[in-house]
Amino acid sequence: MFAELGYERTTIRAVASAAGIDAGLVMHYFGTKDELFSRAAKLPADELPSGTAEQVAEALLTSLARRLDSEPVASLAVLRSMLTNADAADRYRAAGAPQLSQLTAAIPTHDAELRASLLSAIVHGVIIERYLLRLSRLADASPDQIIDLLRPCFRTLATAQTPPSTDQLSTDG
Amino acid sequence: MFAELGYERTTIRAVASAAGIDAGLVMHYFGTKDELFSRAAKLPADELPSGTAEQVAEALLTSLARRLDSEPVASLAVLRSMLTNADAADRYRAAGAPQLSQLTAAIPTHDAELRASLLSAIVHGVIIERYLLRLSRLADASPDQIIDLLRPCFRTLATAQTPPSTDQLSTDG
DNA sequence: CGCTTCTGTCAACGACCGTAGAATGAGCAG
DNA sequence: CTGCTCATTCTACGGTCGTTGACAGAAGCG
Repeated sequence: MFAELGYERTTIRAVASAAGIDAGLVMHYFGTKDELFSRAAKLPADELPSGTAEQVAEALLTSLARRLDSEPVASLAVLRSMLTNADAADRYRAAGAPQLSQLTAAIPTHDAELRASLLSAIVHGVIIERYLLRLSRLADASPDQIIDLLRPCFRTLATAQTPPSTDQLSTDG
Repeated sequence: MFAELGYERTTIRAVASAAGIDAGLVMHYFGTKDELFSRAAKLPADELPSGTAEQVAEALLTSLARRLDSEPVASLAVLRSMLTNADAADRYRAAGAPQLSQLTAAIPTHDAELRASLLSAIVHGVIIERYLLRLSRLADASPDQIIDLLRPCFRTLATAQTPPSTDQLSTDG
Protein backbone atom coordinates (compact mmCIF):
# COMPACT_ATOMS: atom_id res chain seq x y z
CA MET A 1 0.00 0.00 0.00
CA PHE A 2 2.90 2.35 0.64
CA ALA A 3 4.10 1.58 -2.89
CA GLU A 4 0.67 2.18 -4.32
CA LEU A 5 -0.48 5.18 -2.32
CA GLY A 6 2.58 6.69 -0.70
CA TYR A 7 3.15 7.33 2.96
CA GLU A 8 0.45 9.88 3.77
CA ARG A 9 -2.43 8.22 1.98
CA THR A 10 -1.66 4.82 3.45
CA THR A 11 -3.57 4.56 6.72
CA ILE A 12 -3.03 2.13 9.55
CA ARG A 13 -6.71 1.32 9.46
CA ALA A 14 -6.56 0.46 5.76
CA VAL A 15 -3.48 -1.70 6.24
CA ALA A 16 -5.19 -3.54 9.08
CA SER A 17 -8.40 -3.98 7.15
CA ALA A 18 -6.50 -5.34 4.14
CA ALA A 19 -4.91 -7.84 6.49
CA GLY A 20 -8.29 -8.71 7.97
CA ILE A 21 -7.35 -7.54 11.45
CA ASP A 22 -7.87 -4.61 13.76
CA ALA A 23 -5.88 -1.40 13.56
CA GLY A 24 -4.85 -1.77 17.17
CA LEU A 25 -3.10 -5.00 16.33
CA VAL A 26 -0.93 -3.26 13.78
CA MET A 27 0.03 -0.73 16.41
CA HIS A 28 0.72 -3.51 18.85
CA TYR A 29 3.25 -5.14 16.56
CA PHE A 30 4.76 -2.10 14.89
CA GLY A 31 4.27 0.58 17.51
CA THR A 32 4.16 3.40 15.05
CA LYS A 33 3.24 4.16 11.49
CA ASP A 34 6.80 5.26 10.88
CA GLU A 35 8.09 1.96 12.18
CA LEU A 36 5.63 0.09 9.97
CA PHE A 37 6.87 2.02 6.97
CA SER A 38 10.42 1.50 8.05
CA ARG A 39 9.96 -2.27 8.05
CA ALA A 40 7.95 -2.40 4.85
CA ALA A 41 10.15 -0.11 2.77
CA LYS A 42 13.64 -1.12 1.81
CA LEU A 43 15.78 0.02 -1.06
CA PRO A 44 18.13 -2.70 -2.20
CA ALA A 45 21.78 -1.67 -2.11
CA ASP A 46 22.89 -3.23 -5.36
CA GLU A 47 26.60 -3.76 -5.21
CA LEU A 48 28.52 -2.75 -8.28
CA PRO A 49 31.71 -4.67 -9.00
CA SER A 50 34.79 -2.51 -9.10
CA GLY A 51 36.46 -2.36 -12.48
CA THR A 52 36.88 -0.13 -15.45
CA ALA A 53 34.35 2.57 -16.16
CA GLU A 54 32.93 0.49 -19.01
CA GLN A 55 32.51 -2.51 -16.78
CA VAL A 56 30.84 -0.52 -14.05
CA ALA A 57 28.55 1.13 -16.56
CA GLU A 58 27.58 -2.26 -17.89
CA ALA A 59 26.98 -3.53 -14.38
CA LEU A 60 24.75 -0.58 -13.69
CA LEU A 61 22.83 -1.40 -16.85
CA THR A 62 22.44 -4.99 -15.75
CA SER A 63 21.21 -3.86 -12.38
CA LEU A 64 18.77 -1.54 -14.08
CA ALA A 65 17.55 -4.32 -16.35
CA ARG A 66 16.80 -6.49 -13.36
CA ARG A 67 14.92 -3.67 -11.69
CA LEU A 68 13.03 -2.93 -14.87
CA ASP A 69 12.00 -6.54 -14.98
CA SER A 70 10.59 -6.57 -11.50
CA GLU A 71 11.31 -3.80 -9.07
CA PRO A 72 10.60 -4.98 -5.53
CA VAL A 73 7.49 -3.44 -4.05
CA ALA A 74 9.44 -2.33 -1.00
CA SER A 75 11.58 -0.16 -3.25
CA LEU A 76 8.57 1.35 -4.91
CA ALA A 77 7.26 2.27 -1.49
CA VAL A 78 10.37 4.33 -0.86
CA LEU A 79 10.33 5.88 -4.30
CA ARG A 80 6.66 6.72 -4.10
CA SER A 81 7.07 8.36 -0.73
CA MET A 82 10.43 10.04 -1.03
CA LEU A 83 9.05 13.33 -2.31
CA THR A 84 6.64 13.80 0.57
CA ASN A 85 8.20 11.91 3.47
CA ALA A 86 11.50 12.91 5.01
CA ASP A 87 12.27 9.41 6.22
CA ALA A 88 11.76 7.96 2.76
CA ALA A 89 13.98 10.67 1.30
CA ASP A 90 16.74 9.82 3.74
CA ARG A 91 16.34 6.18 2.92
CA TYR A 92 16.68 6.98 -0.75
CA ARG A 93 19.83 8.99 -0.18
CA ALA A 94 21.33 6.39 2.09
CA ALA A 95 20.67 3.54 -0.32
CA GLY A 96 22.13 5.47 -3.21
CA ALA A 97 25.27 6.59 -1.44
CA PRO A 98 27.39 3.42 -1.76
CA GLN A 99 26.48 2.91 -5.41
CA LEU A 100 27.26 6.55 -6.00
CA SER A 101 30.70 6.31 -4.51
CA GLN A 102 31.42 3.07 -6.36
CA LEU A 103 30.46 4.75 -9.58
CA THR A 104 32.49 7.81 -8.72
CA ALA A 105 35.55 5.72 -8.00
CA ALA A 106 35.34 4.02 -11.38
CA ILE A 107 34.93 7.15 -13.46
CA PRO A 108 38.31 8.58 -14.45
CA THR A 109 37.46 12.26 -14.67
CA HIS A 110 37.55 15.17 -12.28
CA ASP A 111 33.79 15.51 -12.49
CA ALA A 112 33.27 11.85 -11.69
CA GLU A 113 30.89 12.56 -8.84
CA LEU A 114 28.59 14.64 -11.02
CA ARG A 115 28.64 12.02 -13.74
CA ALA A 116 27.76 9.35 -11.21
CA SER A 117 24.90 11.47 -9.92
CA LEU A 118 23.56 11.87 -13.42
CA LEU A 119 23.68 8.14 -13.98
CA SER A 120 21.77 7.62 -10.77
CA ALA A 121 19.24 10.27 -11.73
CA ILE A 122 18.68 8.56 -15.07
CA VAL A 123 18.17 5.17 -13.46
CA HIS A 124 15.63 6.49 -11.02
CA GLY A 125 13.89 8.70 -13.53
CA VAL A 126 13.29 5.69 -15.74
CA ILE A 127 12.06 3.52 -12.89
CA ILE A 128 9.72 6.21 -11.62
CA GLU A 129 8.13 6.77 -15.00
CA ARG A 130 7.83 3.06 -15.67
CA TYR A 131 6.39 1.90 -12.37
CA LEU A 132 5.00 4.89 -10.56
CA LEU A 133 3.66 7.07 -13.34
CA ARG A 134 3.21 4.19 -15.74
CA LEU A 135 4.04 6.19 -18.85
CA SER A 136 2.92 3.78 -21.46
CA ARG A 137 6.00 3.61 -23.65
CA LEU A 138 8.28 3.00 -20.74
CA ALA A 139 5.90 0.65 -19.01
CA ASP A 140 5.42 -1.51 -22.10
CA ALA A 141 8.98 -1.70 -23.34
CA SER A 142 11.13 -4.67 -22.50
CA PRO A 143 14.03 -4.14 -20.10
CA ASP A 144 16.46 -5.21 -22.81
CA GLN A 145 15.12 -2.67 -25.22
CA ILE A 146 15.49 0.07 -22.66
CA ILE A 147 18.99 -0.73 -21.55
CA ASP A 148 20.14 -1.16 -25.14
CA LEU A 149 19.04 2.40 -25.77
CA LEU A 150 20.62 3.63 -22.58
CA ARG A 151 23.92 1.81 -23.06
CA PRO A 152 25.55 4.55 -25.17
CA CYS A 153 24.45 7.14 -22.63
CA PHE A 154 25.91 5.23 -19.76
CA ARG A 155 29.12 4.58 -21.68
CA THR A 156 29.72 8.17 -22.54
CA LEU A 157 28.81 9.36 -19.08
CA ALA A 158 31.04 6.83 -17.40
CA THR A 159 34.00 7.01 -19.73
CA ALA A 160 33.95 10.67 -20.65
CA GLN A 161 34.10 9.80 -24.29
CA THR A 162 32.42 12.07 -26.77
CA PRO A 163 30.11 10.53 -29.32
CA PRO A 164 31.07 10.54 -32.99
CA SER A 165 31.26 14.04 -34.35
CA THR A 166 28.14 15.15 -36.12
CA ASP A 167 27.39 18.15 -38.24
CA GLN A 168 28.33 21.13 -36.21
CA LEU A 169 25.38 22.84 -34.64
CA SER A 170 25.76 26.56 -34.42
CA THR A 171 24.33 27.66 -31.13
CA ASP A 172 24.77 31.07 -29.68
CA GLY A 173 26.11 31.28 -26.16
CA MET B 1 3.92 25.16 -0.06
CA PHE B 2 2.71 22.56 -2.54
CA ALA B 3 6.22 22.57 -4.02
CA GLU B 4 7.80 22.24 -0.61
CA LEU B 5 5.45 19.80 1.08
CA GLY B 6 3.39 18.16 -1.62
CA TYR B 7 -0.37 18.07 -1.89
CA GLU B 8 -1.34 16.09 1.19
CA ARG B 9 0.91 17.84 3.71
CA THR B 10 -0.08 21.29 2.49
CA THR B 11 -3.13 22.38 4.47
CA ILE B 12 -5.54 25.16 3.71
CA ARG B 13 -5.06 26.44 7.21
CA ALA B 14 -1.30 26.61 6.75
CA VAL B 15 -1.64 28.37 3.40
CA ALA B 16 -3.99 30.90 4.96
CA SER B 17 -1.79 31.45 7.96
CA ALA B 18 1.25 31.97 5.72
CA ALA B 19 -0.76 34.61 3.88
CA GLY B 20 -1.81 36.19 7.16
CA ILE B 21 -5.48 35.54 6.58
CA ASP B 22 -8.19 33.16 7.67
CA ALA B 23 -8.70 29.71 6.17
CA GLY B 24 -12.27 30.57 5.29
CA LEU B 25 -11.04 33.32 3.02
CA VAL B 26 -8.99 30.86 1.03
CA MET B 27 -12.08 28.72 0.61
CA HIS B 28 -14.06 31.78 -0.36
CA TYR B 29 -11.74 32.57 -3.24
CA PHE B 30 -10.70 29.09 -4.34
CA GLY B 31 -13.67 27.00 -3.32
CA THR B 32 -11.72 23.82 -2.89
CA LYS B 33 -8.28 22.59 -2.03
CA ASP B 34 -8.12 20.89 -5.41
CA GLU B 35 -8.97 24.14 -7.12
CA LEU B 36 -6.30 25.94 -5.11
CA PHE B 37 -3.75 23.37 -6.17
CA SER B 38 -5.01 23.54 -9.70
CA ARG B 39 -4.38 27.26 -9.82
CA ALA B 40 -1.05 27.16 -8.04
CA ALA B 41 0.48 24.25 -9.95
CA LYS B 42 1.31 24.59 -13.59
CA LEU B 43 3.80 22.69 -15.66
CA PRO B 44 5.18 24.84 -18.46
CA ALA B 45 4.64 23.33 -21.87
CA ASP B 46 7.99 24.20 -23.38
CA GLU B 47 7.63 24.19 -27.12
CA LEU B 48 10.36 22.46 -29.01
CA PRO B 49 11.12 23.76 -32.49
CA SER B 50 10.66 21.19 -35.20
CA GLY B 51 13.83 20.27 -37.00
CA THR B 52 16.40 17.56 -37.24
CA ALA B 53 16.90 15.18 -34.37
CA GLU B 54 20.12 16.98 -33.44
CA GLN B 55 18.40 20.32 -33.35
CA VAL B 56 15.55 19.04 -31.27
CA ALA B 57 17.95 17.36 -28.88
CA GLU B 58 19.83 20.61 -28.53
CA ALA B 59 16.58 22.48 -27.93
CA LEU B 60 15.64 20.02 -25.24
CA LEU B 61 19.03 20.62 -23.64
CA THR B 62 18.50 24.36 -23.76
CA SER B 63 15.11 23.95 -22.19
CA LEU B 64 16.64 21.76 -19.50
CA ALA B 65 19.36 24.31 -18.87
CA ARG B 66 16.80 27.00 -18.29
CA ARG B 67 14.88 24.80 -15.92
CA LEU B 68 18.06 23.84 -14.10
CA ASP B 69 18.79 27.50 -13.65
CA SER B 70 15.46 28.26 -12.06
CA GLU B 71 12.62 25.82 -12.24
CA PRO B 72 9.34 27.62 -11.54
CA VAL B 73 7.87 26.80 -8.17
CA ALA B 74 4.57 25.92 -9.78
CA SER B 75 6.30 23.13 -11.67
CA LEU B 76 7.94 21.84 -8.54
CA ALA B 77 4.52 21.66 -6.94
CA VAL B 78 3.35 19.31 -9.66
CA LEU B 79 6.52 17.26 -9.55
CA ARG B 80 6.47 16.99 -5.78
CA SER B 81 2.87 15.87 -5.76
CA MET B 82 2.67 13.69 -8.84
CA LEU B 83 3.57 10.48 -7.03
CA THR B 84 0.83 10.83 -4.43
CA ASN B 85 -1.87 12.90 -6.12
CA ALA B 86 -3.79 11.69 -9.13
CA ASP B 87 -4.51 15.19 -10.37
CA ALA B 88 -0.84 16.13 -10.28
CA ALA B 89 0.03 12.92 -12.10
CA ASP B 90 -2.48 13.73 -14.84
CA ARG B 91 -1.09 17.21 -15.05
CA TYR B 92 2.39 15.80 -15.44
CA ARG B 93 1.30 13.47 -18.21
CA ALA B 94 -0.66 16.17 -19.97
CA ALA B 95 2.17 18.68 -19.89
CA GLY B 96 4.65 16.12 -21.16
CA ALA B 97 2.51 14.87 -24.00
CA PRO B 98 3.12 17.59 -26.60
CA GLN B 99 6.86 17.65 -25.98
CA LEU B 100 6.85 13.89 -26.20
CA SER B 101 5.17 13.87 -29.56
CA GLN B 102 7.39 16.63 -30.87
CA LEU B 103 10.41 14.63 -29.82
CA THR B 104 8.97 11.48 -31.31
CA ALA B 105 8.32 13.19 -34.60
CA ALA B 106 11.91 14.36 -34.84
CA ILE B 107 13.54 11.04 -34.07
CA PRO B 108 14.05 9.00 -37.24
CA THR B 109 13.80 5.50 -35.85
CA HIS B 110 11.01 3.00 -35.37
CA ASP B 111 11.45 3.17 -31.61
CA ALA B 112 11.24 6.95 -31.59
CA GLU B 113 8.50 7.03 -28.99
CA LEU B 114 10.52 5.00 -26.53
CA ARG B 115 13.57 7.14 -27.13
CA ALA B 116 11.53 10.27 -26.54
CA SER B 117 10.17 8.81 -23.31
CA LEU B 118 13.67 8.06 -22.13
CA LEU B 119 14.75 11.61 -22.85
CA SER B 120 11.81 12.88 -20.88
CA ALA B 121 12.56 10.52 -18.02
CA ILE B 122 16.15 11.76 -17.91
CA VAL B 123 15.09 15.39 -17.85
CA HIS B 124 12.67 14.85 -15.01
CA GLY B 125 14.97 12.55 -13.09
CA VAL B 126 17.64 15.23 -13.06
CA ILE B 127 15.23 17.97 -12.04
CA ILE B 128 13.77 15.88 -9.26
CA GLU B 129 17.13 15.05 -7.78
CA ARG B 130 18.35 18.61 -8.08
CA TYR B 131 15.37 20.46 -6.67
CA LEU B 132 13.25 18.02 -4.74
CA LEU B 133 15.78 15.66 -3.22
CA ARG B 134 18.60 18.17 -3.37
CA LEU B 135 21.30 15.61 -4.05
CA SER B 136 24.34 17.72 -3.44
CA ARG B 137 26.28 17.10 -6.63
CA LEU B 138 23.32 17.82 -8.83
CA ALA B 139 22.14 20.73 -6.74
CA ASP B 140 25.54 22.41 -6.76
CA ALA B 141 26.52 21.90 -10.37
CA SER B 142 25.97 24.64 -12.90
CA PRO B 143 23.32 24.07 -15.54
CA ASP B 144 25.96 24.32 -18.27
CA GLN B 145 28.07 21.67 -16.67
CA ILE B 146 25.11 19.33 -16.48
CA ILE B 147 23.87 19.80 -20.00
CA ASP B 148 27.38 19.49 -21.39
CA LEU B 149 27.57 16.07 -19.80
CA LEU B 150 24.13 15.13 -20.99
CA ARG B 151 24.61 16.35 -24.55
CA PRO B 152 26.18 13.11 -25.84
CA CYS B 153 23.38 11.13 -24.22
CA PHE B 154 20.72 13.24 -25.82
CA ARG B 155 22.45 13.11 -29.18
CA THR B 156 22.74 9.36 -29.28
CA LEU B 157 19.21 8.86 -28.00
CA ALA B 158 17.75 11.28 -30.50
CA THR B 159 19.81 10.33 -33.50
CA ALA B 160 20.20 6.61 -32.94
CA GLN B 161 23.91 6.89 -33.44
CA THR B 162 26.14 4.53 -31.54
CA PRO B 163 29.02 5.99 -29.61
CA PRO B 164 32.57 5.34 -30.81
CA SER B 165 33.53 1.69 -30.53
CA THR B 166 35.38 0.87 -27.38
CA ASP B 167 37.21 -2.24 -26.26
CA GLN B 168 34.78 -5.05 -26.69
CA LEU B 169 33.07 -6.06 -23.48
CA SER B 170 32.29 -9.73 -23.35
CA THR B 171 28.92 -10.10 -21.80
CA ASP B 172 26.94 -13.28 -21.91
CA GLY B 173 23.33 -13.57 -23.04
C1' DC C 1 -6.88 -26.42 38.13
C1' DG C 2 -4.69 -21.36 38.27
C1' DC C 3 -1.43 -18.12 36.27
C1' DT C 4 0.89 -15.79 32.83
C1' DT C 5 1.55 -14.55 28.15
C1' DC C 6 0.18 -13.80 23.71
C1' DT C 7 -3.25 -12.54 20.19
C1' DG C 8 -6.78 -9.89 19.14
C1' DT C 9 -10.98 -6.52 19.48
C1' DC C 10 -13.23 -2.44 20.88
C1' DA C 11 -14.21 2.15 22.13
C1' DA C 12 -12.37 6.33 22.70
C1' DC C 13 -9.19 10.43 22.91
C1' DG C 14 -7.19 14.40 21.02
C1' DA C 15 -5.61 16.40 16.98
C1' DC C 16 -6.21 17.92 12.56
C1' DC C 17 -8.46 18.06 8.28
C1' DG C 18 -11.68 20.25 4.42
C1' DT C 19 -15.51 22.72 4.37
C1' DA C 20 -19.92 25.50 5.45
C1' DG C 21 -22.32 29.26 7.03
C1' DA C 22 -23.45 32.85 10.06
C1' DA C 23 -21.61 37.12 11.87
C1' DT C 24 -18.76 41.35 11.54
C1' DG C 25 -17.15 45.35 9.62
C1' DA C 26 -15.47 48.50 6.11
C1' DG C 27 -16.44 51.12 1.81
C1' DC C 28 -19.49 53.24 -1.00
C1' DA C 29 -24.09 54.73 -3.61
C1' DG C 30 -28.13 56.98 -2.91
C1' DC D 1 -28.43 58.70 7.30
C1' DT D 2 -29.87 53.95 4.93
C1' DG D 3 -28.82 50.10 2.39
C1' DC D 4 -25.90 47.18 -0.34
C1' DT D 5 -21.64 44.84 -1.56
C1' DC D 6 -17.60 42.91 -0.60
C1' DA D 7 -13.65 41.27 2.31
C1' DT D 8 -12.82 38.91 6.23
C1' DT D 9 -13.31 36.37 10.56
C1' DC D 10 -15.35 33.07 13.73
C1' DT D 11 -17.34 28.99 15.07
C1' DA D 12 -18.45 24.62 14.23
C1' DC D 13 -19.71 20.23 11.83
C1' DG D 14 -18.53 15.78 10.32
C1' DG D 15 -14.92 13.02 9.23
C1' DT D 16 -10.38 10.70 9.47
C1' DC D 17 -6.19 10.13 11.41
C1' DG D 18 -2.51 7.95 14.71
C1' DT D 19 -2.54 6.22 18.95
C1' DT D 20 -3.94 4.39 23.60
C1' DG D 21 -5.58 1.44 27.00
C1' DA D 22 -9.02 -1.52 28.78
C1' DC D 23 -10.78 -5.80 27.90
C1' DA D 24 -11.63 -10.78 26.18
C1' DG D 25 -10.31 -15.21 24.75
C1' DA D 26 -6.69 -18.75 23.52
C1' DA D 27 -2.48 -21.09 24.64
C1' DG D 28 1.20 -22.74 27.25
C1' DC D 29 2.93 -24.14 31.81
C1' DG D 30 3.31 -25.06 36.81
